[in-house]
Amino acid sequence: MSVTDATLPRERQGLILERLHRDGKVVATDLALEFKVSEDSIRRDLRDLAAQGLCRRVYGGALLAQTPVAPLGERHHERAELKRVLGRVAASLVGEKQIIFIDAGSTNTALAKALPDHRSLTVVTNAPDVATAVLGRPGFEVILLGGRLDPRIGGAIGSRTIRQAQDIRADLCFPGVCALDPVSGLWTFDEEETVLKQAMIEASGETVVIATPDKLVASATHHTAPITALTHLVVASDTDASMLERYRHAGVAVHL
Amino acid sequence: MSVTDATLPRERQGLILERLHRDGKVVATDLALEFKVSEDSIRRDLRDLAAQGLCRRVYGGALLAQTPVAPLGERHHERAELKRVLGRVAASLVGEKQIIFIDAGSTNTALAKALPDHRSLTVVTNAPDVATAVLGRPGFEVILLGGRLDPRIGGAIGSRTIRQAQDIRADLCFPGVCALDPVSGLWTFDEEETVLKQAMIEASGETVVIATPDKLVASATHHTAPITALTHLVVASDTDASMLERYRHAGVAVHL
DNA sequence: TGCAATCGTGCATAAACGTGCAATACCGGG
DNA sequence: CCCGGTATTGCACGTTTATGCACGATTGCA
Repeated sequence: MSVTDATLPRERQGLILERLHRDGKVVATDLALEFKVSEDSIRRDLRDLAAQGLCRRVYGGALLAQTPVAPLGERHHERAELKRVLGRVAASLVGEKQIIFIDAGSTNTALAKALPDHRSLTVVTNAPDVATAVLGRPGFEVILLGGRLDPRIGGAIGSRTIRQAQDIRADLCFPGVCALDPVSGLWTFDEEETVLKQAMIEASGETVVIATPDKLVASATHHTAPITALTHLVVASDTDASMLERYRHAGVAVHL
Repeated sequence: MSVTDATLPRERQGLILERLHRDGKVVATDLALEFKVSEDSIRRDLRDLAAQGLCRRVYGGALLAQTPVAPLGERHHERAELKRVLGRVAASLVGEKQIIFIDAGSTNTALAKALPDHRSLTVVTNAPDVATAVLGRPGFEVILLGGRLDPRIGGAIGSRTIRQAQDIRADLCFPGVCALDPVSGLWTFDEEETVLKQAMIEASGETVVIATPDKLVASATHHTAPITALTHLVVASDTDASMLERYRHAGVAVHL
């Protein structure tokens, strides 16, 4: 489109600050590569920013001027940490320029946060939290599925949502799931929710389920999809080996 | 097609502003090429716009006037505090069992947080942030408008969103606004955004605009609604009295 | 200590900038 | 119709800013 997609000097400094606040640190070499300028220019940028008190200059790059994040609560931290790890593993299954369905749920929100930038991904979701997690980050296009929001699941459900979902064709989908079984497949608690997940799965090439340990032993009321619909499963590394073998035997790629 | 497709100077400045709000930056060289004028003229335009506080002049072009990150806690906090107060005032205009449209925007997010519980309100919004602010609280039903999310606005826009909005009839609507004028009414920067706000206003009985001080002196490119469409205006208490009188004269109820 | 990466400084070059000036177009009054 | 004022524009000039490279000093790590 534009003749020059060159980055303005001051704009670059702003982007550096943005990266700094997101990652907590920046590396001079990486920045030089990313913005396609010499390391000297980056050094000058960092020096200016440090002079304004906006960052702390260190050998090799810069750090946040303030302490990045206070340590979170301990108990809640552990479950969140697990979801974060599972999310990161699941995120690695996503390729460049793919269209991905992300269902509502705290685990899927963690996945959304873990998705890499600059991959030209299109994220389709019925959950405001997921949308917020990726909105505004570079290389993301976000499509929101509307409808009535169910406070229990934190996402839109209902016929209107399903109709919108049917307009989409995706490469990958990440349905939230209430229970999982190596023989019968995916189970959910709610009728409307079930139909939406089914539409989601049908519209996608591959299906990935991220299962926290509790999902592997739970049971639910509505059958959502057979185990054959599942292509990838992401679970904690301390999961029972025989259980995993049963999933592999059903043709599911298991990731730890 | 007129024979002269020459762009008027002031018109050009408006178009530059539009591009600026669309892309977050403008490059002087590109603009000169696009409008077929010398870079000197572009520089003069940018200088004028910057003098009006509508953009931030930088070497090579211009950036959005908005502060990229909070330079100091005080200023940003003060603005947040102001929005919180304005939000609370606006929230008092909402009655029991009403259906209300809430547009995207940080001020409207503050409004959503300030809405009272247990009032059987139905909130219709195109913004994930607004949805999250009220989701799960007692006495709220939330309807999400889907569509492609615009990262600059923080909400869904486009024809799909508009179609969903047209299915709704609301008591009250809170359109976000880029600029406000006691004679001409509401102004916005983006075409698609304009159409959505128009649909929103038409579908609602009353229209409330929450205007932070900067909106009252700013100017924008797209006319969104006449002043007669406005029923309530919420502004800071230190706003110029003669300005408020002009709004009251136009039949707008002003709240401080 | 030795080595490689990183840093700061000085310098040359190119791009962008501001200013002054002249040319042109538009507008209202005589 | 003419004429002076104003606004806008492009050009020339000297100035400022940003950049990359070269060189030597410094830092971190083994």
